[in-house]
Amino acid sequence: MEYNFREIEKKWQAEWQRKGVYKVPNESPRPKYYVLDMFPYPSGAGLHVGHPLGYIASDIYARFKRLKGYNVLHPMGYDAFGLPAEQYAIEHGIHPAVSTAANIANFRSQLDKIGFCYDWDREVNTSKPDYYKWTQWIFLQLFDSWYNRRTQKAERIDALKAIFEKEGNKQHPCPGDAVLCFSAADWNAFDEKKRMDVLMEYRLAYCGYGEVNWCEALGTVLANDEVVNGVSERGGHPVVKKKLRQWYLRITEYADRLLEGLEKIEFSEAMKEMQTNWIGKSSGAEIDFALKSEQSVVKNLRVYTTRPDTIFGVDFMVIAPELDIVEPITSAAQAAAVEAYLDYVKSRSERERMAEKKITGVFTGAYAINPFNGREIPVWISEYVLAGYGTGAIMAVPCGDERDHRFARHFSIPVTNIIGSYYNGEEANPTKDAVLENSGFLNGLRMKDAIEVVISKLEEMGIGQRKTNYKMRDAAFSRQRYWGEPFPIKWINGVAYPLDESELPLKLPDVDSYSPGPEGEGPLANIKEWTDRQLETNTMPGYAGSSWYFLRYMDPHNSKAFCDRKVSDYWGQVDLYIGGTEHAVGHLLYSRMWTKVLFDLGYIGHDEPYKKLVNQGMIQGSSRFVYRIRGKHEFVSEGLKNKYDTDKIHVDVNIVDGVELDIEAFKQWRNGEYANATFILEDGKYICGTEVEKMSKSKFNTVNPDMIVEKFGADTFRMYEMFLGPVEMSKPWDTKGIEGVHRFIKKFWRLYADENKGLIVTNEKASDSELKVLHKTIKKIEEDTERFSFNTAVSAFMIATNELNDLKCHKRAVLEPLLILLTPYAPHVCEELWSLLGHTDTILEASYPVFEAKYVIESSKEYPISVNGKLRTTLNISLEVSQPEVEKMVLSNEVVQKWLEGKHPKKIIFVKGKMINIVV
RNA sequence: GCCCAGGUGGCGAAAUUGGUAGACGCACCGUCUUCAGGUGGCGGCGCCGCGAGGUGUGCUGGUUCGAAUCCAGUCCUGGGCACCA
Repeated sequence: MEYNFREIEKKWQAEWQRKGVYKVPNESPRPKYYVLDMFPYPSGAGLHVGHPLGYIASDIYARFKRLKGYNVLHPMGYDAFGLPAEQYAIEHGIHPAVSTAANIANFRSQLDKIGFCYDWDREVNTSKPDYYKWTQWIFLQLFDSWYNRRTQKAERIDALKAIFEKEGNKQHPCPGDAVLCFSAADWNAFDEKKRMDVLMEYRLAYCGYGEVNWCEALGTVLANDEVVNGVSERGGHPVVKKKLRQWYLRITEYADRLLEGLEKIEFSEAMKEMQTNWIGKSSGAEIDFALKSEQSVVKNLRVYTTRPDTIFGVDFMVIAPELDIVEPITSAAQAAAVEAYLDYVKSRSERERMAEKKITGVFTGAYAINPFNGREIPVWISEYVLAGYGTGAIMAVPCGDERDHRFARHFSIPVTNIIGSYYNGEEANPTKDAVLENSGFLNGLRMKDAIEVVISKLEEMGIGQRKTNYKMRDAAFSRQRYWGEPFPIKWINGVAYPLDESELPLKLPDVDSYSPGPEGEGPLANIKEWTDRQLETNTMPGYAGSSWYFLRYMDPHNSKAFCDRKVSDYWGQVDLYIGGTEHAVGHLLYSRMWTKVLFDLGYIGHDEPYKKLVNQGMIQGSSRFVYRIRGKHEFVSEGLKNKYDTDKIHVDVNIVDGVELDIEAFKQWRNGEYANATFILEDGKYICGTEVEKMSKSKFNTVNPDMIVEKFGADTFRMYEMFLGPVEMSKPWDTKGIEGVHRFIKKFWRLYADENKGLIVTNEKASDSELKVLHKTIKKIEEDTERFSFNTAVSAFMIATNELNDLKCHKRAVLEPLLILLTPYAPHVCEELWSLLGHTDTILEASYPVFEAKYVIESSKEYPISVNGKLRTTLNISLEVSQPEVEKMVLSNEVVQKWLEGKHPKKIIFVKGKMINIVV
């Protein structure tokens, strides 16, 4: 009886499906556990061996929890809306729904081969109307809500209207337009349009004009997290700032709660920090400086600072060039210079601005007055001050701020020192510990203490107040694209009205052309029937559907609600979420916000979607290179390449064995492009160069899991991916080492079955040493699985197998529990052996108290004894073993004291049960 | 520049609380089974040394009976943020 993995895996995958063993009920007496993978975007490239890493880890954990008696929700689906499918449609004229469906079918067949325990009845697809109906519905809830800062939660727009009717907006300053202020009488006098415009400034999903990241090549707007180094994350196209009508999510209102929420969820410190930095909370003060300018139209300059304590060290002011007040404050003498500078700023792309941080700027001719000593402070403009943060203006304190210092140096502005010896005249010192000098009423105060003093004084004088700022901006929520959820919004006389719930889903219409519509509008603007209905022509961004999919899995077929409240109360939070770090400031922030809104509105009972997040590392590709002699059709082996002038060419890793090139395969590669190539070998072999890079088709370093599964089986593949190293770590794929894991499974199989004799498991009573192996392994596997140390768990299986092999143990009493233990890791082979052992239920249905086992033996052993770390002698000591590895030595004080000639031991240390050290 | 994580054999790595460093696997070497290849079995395998022995977790110090692990400094690698006042 051989280990025929191909047959076994096919058979059991079919059997599991036939029996529906992965179906999960929404009601159960068992405790619940929710294990979730970040669902994939079904790209045309299919899966490579890097993709399933997290899926395998979550699958092992889900199966493990199931074995331990939990009702485990472990679903999978597709994040199916998105740019690549649309780009493909533009290029090939194929409807995105068609190419997406094909990609999904391909993904599914690849996933199925690996033997995951997903409940496929719960599959979601964000591009299906019965799914995006609810994405649209949630959007309408966002549209119909505002954030009440007093109660710190989202509330209905109707409640806000009622407040306005009674008292205007005094109690609820407008988040969208800080200066908007009206009384009840004003409100009641507003016409319909004005009222709707005002409400728009409060809505959690709102439409407004704003500077957006416009990508010409993609013809759409991108969110901040989709722009990397001034180019688009997808495709690397240039991105410019543009003012456009856009939809936004008012995520900034949730900044504090998103920050506080981090404290009660298990994310890695790195992940929490990324989110914290992205939110970028800082506290300080806004200060109004009186302004002295020729035209004196603008009387005040409001700046934001985190360091009001340095106010006596202000040597100049800087305002962002984009600010409206630049023109009115500019003096006649400086007008030309200012205009030239504004032209220069406009000419610079976002990219250039980021790439070369030149010190530039120009004096406006205006002066601000320091309220405490009446000093006249020159006002400059410079691009290093951002219009979008704070007030777009700063007070510059060169002795305490590095950027201000460089600026002062560059333009020869004299520096006032307010921190004495803390400032060396060479570089700024941002300390808060210095005792202030040259600082009027603050002299002699420590800077950190002065902050409060200044703010109180400013407030008293009515020229400043405490202020908190965030780096995070509201999230751009519209895309000028076709392949996304249409907004359930219609425009009547320039006012956005929500569609009625009964009109959902608003289905995405078919189009003839996927090219953009007029004036930065999406393809939907080209459809007459659509524009006739006055429907919004933008669509939602990729992260809309993924912001709530974890809820839909709970109740995927519900046509009455996005998810029944009873069901979401049962499943609650995702207990374990596995995925990459790349979504740190996108999906993981948006989905947290949506969850909080749904919680505030009473649709769900928890306000954080994920209890614990594990970030799996990336599996990198290990690229192989051949060296072609320039101008010839001849290739030289790696060790000899320096003797020639060569070009380094990527070669398919799949035709290289380790580093040795399969020359015949190479000749046939790429339709025989190199059929006539000649080779300069070393020791009769062609050796390739290697490099670790990102796994990608263009680098020919992708390894297809189908191929690995075909050659070694899914069980080997699963275990090998885990064996590579810790789940969280990035590591290069190396097919070579898989042999070791494959050997292990074959060896494991041979404990149960012999090639000629068939099943060789006996019903004999297990010996002490055999039981010790078993129980040691149970403990180790349980601990390792629980702490996601899957690589050491695999090692523990190998050790157990080797030890049982040495003991020639073929006893059911040992092998049957071991089988259960291995099931999460290698389900197919375990299922087959389980059935060979005569079980009629599947191993997944079996309940087996394997983790409750205990075992006690007693024995005695010779132990080395050392005193103060120095080896002295050996002693025969009796020991007790209860539970594997927990070895208690019986070593009485009298014995030791006698042996130490009456001295009392300070401490007796047992070193891994193998040595005893006595400290005196 | 700032923040975070990490540096252990030829390679992937282990060491859960400070306790025999290198488990487990790959590669390699020897050996047995075999006509042969593959499979499988046995043994070896940090470095220096024939050996006894010495030495060893990026580097320099420190704490400790005892440090890969804790502390200070330093170098390197990976990741994140980057004019956020």
